[in-house]
Amino acid sequence: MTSPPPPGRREAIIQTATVLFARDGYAAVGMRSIAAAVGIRASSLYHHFPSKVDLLHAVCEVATAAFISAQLPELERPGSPAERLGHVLREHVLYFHEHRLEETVGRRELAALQQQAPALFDEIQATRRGYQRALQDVIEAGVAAGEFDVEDANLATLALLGLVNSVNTWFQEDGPDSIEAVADAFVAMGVGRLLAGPLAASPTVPSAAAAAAAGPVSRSRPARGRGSPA
Amino acid sequence: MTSPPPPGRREAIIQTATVLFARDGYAAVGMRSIAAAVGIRASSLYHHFPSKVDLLHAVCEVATAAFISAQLPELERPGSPAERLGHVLREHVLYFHEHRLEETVGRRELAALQQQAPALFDEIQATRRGYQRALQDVIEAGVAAGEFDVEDANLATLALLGLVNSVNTWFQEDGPDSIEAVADAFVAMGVGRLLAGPLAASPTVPSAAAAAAAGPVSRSRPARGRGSPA
DNA sequence: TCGGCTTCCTAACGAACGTTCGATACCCTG
DNA sequence: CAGGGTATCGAACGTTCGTTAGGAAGCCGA
Repeated sequence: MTSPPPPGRREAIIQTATVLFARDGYAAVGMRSIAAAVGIRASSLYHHFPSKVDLLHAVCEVATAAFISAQLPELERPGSPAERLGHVLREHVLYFHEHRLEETVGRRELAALQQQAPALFDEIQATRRGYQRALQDVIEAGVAAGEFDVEDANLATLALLGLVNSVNTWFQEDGPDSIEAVADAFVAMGVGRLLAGPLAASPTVPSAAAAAAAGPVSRSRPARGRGSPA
Repeated sequence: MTSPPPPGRREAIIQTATVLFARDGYAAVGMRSIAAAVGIRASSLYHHFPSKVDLLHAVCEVATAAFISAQLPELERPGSPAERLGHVLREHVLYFHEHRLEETVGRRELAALQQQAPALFDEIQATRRGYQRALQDVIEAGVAAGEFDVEDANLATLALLGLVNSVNTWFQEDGPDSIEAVADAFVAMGVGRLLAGPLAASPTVPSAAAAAAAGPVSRSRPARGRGSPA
């Protein structure tokens, strides 16, 4: 009765669960719903994951690992701190948009994982902190190089992450701007202005941010409105 | 058996539900848990709210109304656009911290409300958009007055909201800075730098942001680390 | 004192929950 | 062709879910 051996059943389950968790929330999605969307029965899920919370962990772990392994190499590129930071933050925005379902789960349901499986949560949290730490290192390098004027590198890192992470809460595909244009604009605001303060004139913030700022951002004043955070 | 007439039963239920929803999520909290925390039985809840989703709506509505009625008057104060914007954003950060449980629910569970009761969701969403619109008006006034150098006021508004809203995701009471210091720092970064670009020298960004920037922000480099977003 | 209103109760409804069990069909190795 | 492993199934477990029904206790105005 089981005609095909599973090509990537485990991965298919994770992918399906990601979509459902992102849409309805972890607690509101039943094992039977996930199984039905995959095309099997609920009991069969337990041959791939020992429990529901382990499935959530797998979803979060895969999402985190994919993000980190995509982003960290971008920080190793050559260039000034401002160029490297601008580049990685631009990729950050684009990645968060492309994988917005995974990141929605990773954000909204990490609390559930923390309560129900603290060990699994800590492991994921440590990975994310590594990324934050790497960003802060680049900022501090930029300060040392005179490119940035930052009082508190840790606060500046958190501000930048707040900036780029917020895009997913309001961006809509059919809005006035492409995600690339938004990414460019946010990098220009974050790196070109927030980090390089009024003290730094244009020459000290070179190509990356400058090019982004000159990019195709909302040429004609957009038709009002992109959605709302609060 | 019911000794006291309820002094503010309805309000007590909303408050209790807020705490539980914020901690465990709407879907993971049962009516029996809420009732037990209030000190009554689950069926008694239905004399105050017709259903669970109406209770969620009440939580979100009260939280939204309180936030808006606290913040909008702050925008009516006298002063330059930069002063008014800096002040309201500072209060925004402080309010979000003080009422972080309500805002957690308002943020995390608004999606659940949207799916299960679109009409109630729209009503709340409209209120929040009014706040965003009011912020954008002040930014545009600042551009007209030459205080701000902003390409796209809508994008700048969203960037500022992303900035201030993100504080709640990592701030911890026992961290290196007080919430007031963080609010000052974020206002300085957001208004003093992000909006007032490299073109604007110090004189065009007057007292509010400047005073905030000079505020007591992390005098001795903080002992590394405040938590992690992603 | 009476009747109604409000508030809470106990009890129960059917449905859905996460999970376990034992059996069955397929596949690969010997 | 035998045998073990893998993946799935149907059925059922005890529990919890949101919600409803009907009744009892207190209050208040008539």
